Amino acid sequence: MYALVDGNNFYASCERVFRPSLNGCPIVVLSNNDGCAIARSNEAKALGIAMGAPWFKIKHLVETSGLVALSANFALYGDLSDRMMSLAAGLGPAQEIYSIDESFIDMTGVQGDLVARSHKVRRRILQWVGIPCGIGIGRTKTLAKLANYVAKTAERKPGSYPEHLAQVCNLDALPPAQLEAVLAATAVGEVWGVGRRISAQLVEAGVSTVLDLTRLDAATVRRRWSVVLERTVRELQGTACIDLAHTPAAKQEIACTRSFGHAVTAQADLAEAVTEFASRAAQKLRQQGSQAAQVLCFIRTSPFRPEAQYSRSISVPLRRPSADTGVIVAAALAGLAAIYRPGFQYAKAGVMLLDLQSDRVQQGELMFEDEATELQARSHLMATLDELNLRYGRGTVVMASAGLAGERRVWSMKQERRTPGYTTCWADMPVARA
DNA sequence: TCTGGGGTCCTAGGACCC
DNA sequence: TCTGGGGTCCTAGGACCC
Repeated sequence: MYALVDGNNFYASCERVFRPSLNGCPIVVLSNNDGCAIARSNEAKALGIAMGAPWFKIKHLVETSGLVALSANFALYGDLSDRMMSLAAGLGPAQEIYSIDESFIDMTGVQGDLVARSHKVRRRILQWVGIPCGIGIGRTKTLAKLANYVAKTAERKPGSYPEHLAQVCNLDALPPAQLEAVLAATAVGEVWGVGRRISAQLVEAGVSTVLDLTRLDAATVRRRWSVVLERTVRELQGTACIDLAHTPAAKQEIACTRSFGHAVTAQADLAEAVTEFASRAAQKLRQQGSQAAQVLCFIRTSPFRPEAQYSRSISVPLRRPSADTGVIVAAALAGLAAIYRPGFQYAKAGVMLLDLQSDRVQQGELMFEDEATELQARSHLMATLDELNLRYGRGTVVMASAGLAGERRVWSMKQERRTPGYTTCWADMPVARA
């Protein structure tokens, strides 16, 4: 038995924790560069704001409907997420943190009333962290996801599902007739693993509800669609095909990419951005104990703009797998020099690290002694770099090609509505007054 | 003026091997 | 009339997730 605990409208709820005056207000949280809406409170959803709606298209709602828009504050969300996760873990013996706002809990062997236990944990998260969440329970991860959807929807849209399924829903505890009614009332596109494309194909084939999908023959689904969808169908039928991931797997690729606050044309400015992205990526790489054998660098103009378009990427193989910021930045800059063309309005760039492997595995090679010594020294240098940036804050020690701190960089991100780092920055600590 | 960032898995097809 | 059989590795592209 699995439970899925999922924070409601997570980013929007995080913003409300320290600004209770936002309760009841329509809120959206904006992506980097204040580009588009990536989280919406229920009130904002009710205004008809779609996920991913461009900010300039919904801006007018500030005047007409009291919409509040905030720049994404990922330091805050990450910290509140950690707190929520540690409480959610109390539901059962094992937890998989699936995303910033969701975790699966293995409830195998948990005695007693699972629904009552879930309500208790839910109340605790609400009281101790301030985040409302929904909890879904089912025999497989896909069913737990579905139950979670029912729990949230029953709360948000009264009348959509039986009232007692709001907030916490255990599909496994429903009498067969009630379960069928719930499955029949849910669109097939709400199933975990069924996206827009497959959903359209299923509806076309007359499979429009979750009940219809559950009743399909798994082998037929495999033949007509894919092994991926077959797994989904089997999971809906109660056969677990997707295990709980007990330990987070090391990433196979690490990326750092950003859209710019303003269009960039000069190679020097792109080089600053690419240096920063490569440095961040290298740091993430060291954090998970990996080395990269290839560095990919890309630049592109904005597909939304009418000007001439240009988009290119290049993959630069490294002499030997490395996690050295200097080596990775140099490769990324060499890549940039190879693909850069003047005369374009660049909107985005990025660095990806590929062919990752553990840093504890070293390919043996013949090497001069001073070269080996140098590699050793560089590795210590990287450890020191990470330590300094951890202790004194990100960006304390950087590669010089990233540009000088304090100078306004033309490419830096736009974040005009950012809330304080209430729980992650001493200077931003909230003050309570009597 | 203005449209995010970071991932995973699966399949098909080509190149190549014996 | 009519060109084997069996396999691996790599890449691009599609689909999905939050």
